[in-house]
Amino acid sequence: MTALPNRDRRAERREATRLEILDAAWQIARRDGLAAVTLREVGAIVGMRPPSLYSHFESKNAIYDGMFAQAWAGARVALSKVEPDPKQPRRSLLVGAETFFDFSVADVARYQLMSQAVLPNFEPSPEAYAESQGAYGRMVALMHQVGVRRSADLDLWTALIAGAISQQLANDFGGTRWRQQLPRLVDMFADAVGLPGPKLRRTR
Amino acid sequence: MTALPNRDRRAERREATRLEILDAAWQIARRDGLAAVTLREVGAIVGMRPPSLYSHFESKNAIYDGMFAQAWAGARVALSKVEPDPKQPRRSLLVGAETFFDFSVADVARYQLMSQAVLPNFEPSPEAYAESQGAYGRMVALMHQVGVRRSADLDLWTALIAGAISQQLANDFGGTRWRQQLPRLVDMFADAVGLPGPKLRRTR
DNA sequence: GTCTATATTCTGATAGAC
DNA sequence: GTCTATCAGAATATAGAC
Repeated sequence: MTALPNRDRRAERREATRLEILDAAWQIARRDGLAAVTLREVGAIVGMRPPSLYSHFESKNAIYDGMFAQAWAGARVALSKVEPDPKQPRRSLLVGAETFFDFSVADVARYQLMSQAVLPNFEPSPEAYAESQGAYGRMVALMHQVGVRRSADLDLWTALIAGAISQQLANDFGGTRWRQQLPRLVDMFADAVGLPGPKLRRTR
Repeated sequence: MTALPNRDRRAERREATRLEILDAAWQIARRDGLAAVTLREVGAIVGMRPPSLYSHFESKNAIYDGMFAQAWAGARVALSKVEPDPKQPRRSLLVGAETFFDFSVADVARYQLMSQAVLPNFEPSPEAYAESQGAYGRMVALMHQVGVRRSADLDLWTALIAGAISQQLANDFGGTRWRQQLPRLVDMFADAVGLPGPKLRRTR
């Protein structure tokens, strides 16, 4: 009787290569934009000829798909680190907002892949889309714990955060002009949905 | 003595061709995305061989530049039609918000060119950038007339509108899920900056 | 101002040897 | 699983005739 090994070294190696390829694609995307990712350059970075990449991804869009899933998985992890305190709903909202804001502006290409349709031919697979839903679910859970439950209120919240991020990236890239408005946005939102607690900032 | 003609028919014809080319580029951008615009296809639409386009635009980016200027000129015109009533500041803000929101979601490609960096190699010329500043100036003038003057308040306002547009395009394309939140956004904003007037919507 | 011809380079993807 | 060879095509841009 031969004991089966409890680790599949071949599968591990394969997965490591997949991650290397995705990492190379991220490098290019961060440097020259999402659309600049080419199999040629990905291959050059990982030390492969372009056709060899097809042993690991069935198409270029499959690479984008893997990146999409990674991006939202990262957002979910970041949001999971936020520990809301129901006794301090406004503080908790601010921490959640800052967490997602900082995660987003840290990598424009990643944010564009996650939330903007900059790649006309790309649509996430069901598996990748599920990752985005997982991250959204984390955010919803966080909001529930501080007392925000109505879906219209959640929509309002996502719009506030998306707007701050969008403006920061478009009109003050690398700065803090909109990031520093987050406490005010949280107060506005908290007042609008009836959350208790002291204001984070003085009124005017 | 020979009277000079008071119309330069040649210049008019030239300008008309320029507009035809830009129009063709818009058609492609709307159908397949901004990055899908190629000289080949633009030429096919206007009935020219690709090299002939260089008689009217010095490069492909010059075409994007013309589109950028047109887009912001259109936004300025749309905003100019808004007539704010200082006695009804909230109503006025709502009309302004709806105007820019509708203009934006009516053409995703146009919005991406105006406000998102989806073309890595494109940067607007000073002339085109001035168009965007003109539209922003119209918005600022509108806000001034209803009593919003602090620059931090203007930043807050642009973030709210950008957020609603961004979410509408990303998560409910073609729908009204975020558009119908505009009255609430206006109330939130008006309360935060101390504008008088009755709420547009009941509180909850 | 438009054309033909061409330069140069790049693209994603497939076939088949090793 | 990686390679070479290749496909089939597209890209922007320039030169020079008409």
